[in-house]
Amino acid sequence: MTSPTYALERKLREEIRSFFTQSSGGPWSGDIPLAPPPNLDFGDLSTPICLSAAKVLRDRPSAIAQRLIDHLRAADIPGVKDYTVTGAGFLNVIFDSPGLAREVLSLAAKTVRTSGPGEDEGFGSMPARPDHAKVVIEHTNINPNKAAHIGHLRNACLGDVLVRLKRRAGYQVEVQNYIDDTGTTVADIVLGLEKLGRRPRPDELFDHFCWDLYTDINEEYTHNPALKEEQKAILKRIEDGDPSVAPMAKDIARRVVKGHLRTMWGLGIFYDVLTWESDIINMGFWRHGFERLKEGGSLIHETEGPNAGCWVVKLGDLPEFAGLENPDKVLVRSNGTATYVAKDIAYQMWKFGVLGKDFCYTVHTPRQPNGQTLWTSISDPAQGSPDGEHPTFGKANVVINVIDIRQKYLQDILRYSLQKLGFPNEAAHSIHFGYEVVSLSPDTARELGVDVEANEKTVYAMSGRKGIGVKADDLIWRAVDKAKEEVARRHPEFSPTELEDLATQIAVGAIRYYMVKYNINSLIVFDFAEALSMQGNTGPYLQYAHARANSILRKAGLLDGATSSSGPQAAIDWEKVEVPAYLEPAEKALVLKMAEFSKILDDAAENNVPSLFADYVYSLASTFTDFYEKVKVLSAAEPERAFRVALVAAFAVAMRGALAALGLPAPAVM
RNA sequence: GCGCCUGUAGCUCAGUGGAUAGAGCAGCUGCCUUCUAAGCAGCUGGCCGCAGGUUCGAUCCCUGCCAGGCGCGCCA
Repeated sequence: MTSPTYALERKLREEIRSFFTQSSGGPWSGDIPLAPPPNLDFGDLSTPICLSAAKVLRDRPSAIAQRLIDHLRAADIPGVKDYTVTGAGFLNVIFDSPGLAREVLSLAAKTVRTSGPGEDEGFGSMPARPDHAKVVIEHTNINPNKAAHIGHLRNACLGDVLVRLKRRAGYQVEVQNYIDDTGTTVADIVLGLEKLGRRPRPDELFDHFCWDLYTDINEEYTHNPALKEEQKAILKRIEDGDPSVAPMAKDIARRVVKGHLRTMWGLGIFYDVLTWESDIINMGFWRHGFERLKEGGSLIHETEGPNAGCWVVKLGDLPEFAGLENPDKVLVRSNGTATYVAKDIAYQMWKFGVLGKDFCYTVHTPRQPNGQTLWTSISDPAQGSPDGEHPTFGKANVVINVIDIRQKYLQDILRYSLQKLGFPNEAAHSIHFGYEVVSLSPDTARELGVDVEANEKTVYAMSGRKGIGVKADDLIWRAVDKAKEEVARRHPEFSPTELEDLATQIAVGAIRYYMVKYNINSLIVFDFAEALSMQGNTGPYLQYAHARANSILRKAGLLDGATSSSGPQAAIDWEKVEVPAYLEPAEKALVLKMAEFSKILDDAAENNVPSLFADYVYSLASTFTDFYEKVKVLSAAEPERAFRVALVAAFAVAMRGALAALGLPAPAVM
């Protein structure tokens, strides 16, 4: 990892630990907290370690701190200029800012020299991991019976940022999008088409058409209970492959998924493979898994009690399940059919490559907008890719399932069942990335026709059946419209194409950032005004900082075209830039902030915390904005001017990487 | 009933066993002949849900309580 401040902190901790080991006459364990002091006059980094050590060493904290300083000075840590003691005995570290500036510039140079993540170490791109660890990330997973809504958007945006972070952290990542095309959801649409005789308007998107149809047929169920019986009959006919409905159901699912892909591609979200529930069934994944699990001996065939005749996994001895009335989970019903969780276990085994069975595959989309091929599972080998060749899917070291928090219980059952049934390693590497759902604010609910005045709730749950929800496309369209107004005001000279293009980039930035900036434990109470905001802590603010930096570079003659942001920084001779002995506070702050880049990225990637990185990028942008306000670049005298131009260029490089890691477009002009 | 999550400024959210609890929005005051005002500066605004405990020190850790959300099928 290439974070100058991280390297410095590590060395500092090492030396502090060795000091206390010597002083206390024994190994010194325990964390050494390091954080910026409340007042930057004290120093750049501070630790209260001498306060907590006072009791053990039986000495005053300030006296300990003085001796610690002597030790640290002798160690001569690169990047450190000096130390101070303040307050009750806080030890503060003063950085060698010019030295760190030098390192930040050379990081920028490395970033510019390499073309992408995983090749060399620059801002936020680490070399491929030596163990070649493969991470499978499953996200999006929208039922193929209606258009994507803002809840799916949170899932896809979070999943996609995880993908980007993991890739930058050096992992090999495979993105899977699981599609549940079986069950009642698609049957509802078939029934809706047959019973309600509805057809899409010529200009209507098919997935949007299904959104309304799904609502309407669910409304019909409440008036006409007999229809529920017909739903079951349709489902049976689909499952039996009845030629009068089965192909139609398949076609519906295919067309709706096409709609979902259209929406996600527009946001810069791409996949490696689509996996279909129907293929899992057709390929006999569960039958296969069943045989493997029976070998383990922990799958029990009950002969008496409430679960008589079922195959169950017993989870009662695990603390997580201790309080349940019945901690035994049925995997095979007494009638011989597999439960949903059973299929899920088999599917998870496939992801790890321990099922002993694979799908057949064919190309779904030769070139997604990012140029990558999208594959899809199929169950008929005859329809596979002509040469039979396809990439290796699954066989992961780590599996991350991006699924909302309501599924926590089921994901726990999945993981612990794997553990119990003979796959403890796979269980340990199964991660449920569970995030809170998206609900609606009263204002937004009212706009969607909910009778808000009838009650006083502050949060309104979405409901696909009732048609209460915000379609992802509707949000995107509104964001683009709003961005267009603003762009048109600022750039009346733009052609319609340029206008559309820039507004779309800004809209995507606003929506994606809105979806990932929150901690995953917090419910997003969706509000149009907030989601469409482009001021303050928003995506466009981040993009704007980048655009302003590019503007300076353009005027410094380092950018060719008006909107290009590619390759110009190569013109800077990074290594030869003269770094002043004294840095302005705003310059120093920017240097320190950039120096942390890889440390935060690594932390966010390893611990799966997108919001941590989003937060950092916001602070990176606002630190630059502060620099922009306080320090003149182009009108500065040499050699300061050259240094500042280089610093701005380094920021532009870092910010482009940061935006890319979040999946936000990085326009050079706004 | 049991379990999980959440309670921080009017609103939406950061935050950490340590020094004066931070942003954004909203409100009020200013700043565009000066590298893009999608910006910046300032003001107003906090029993960090409540009560105990641990600690030299608690918004943070522990216990209890209150409030809200979610989950607990031989459904998917």
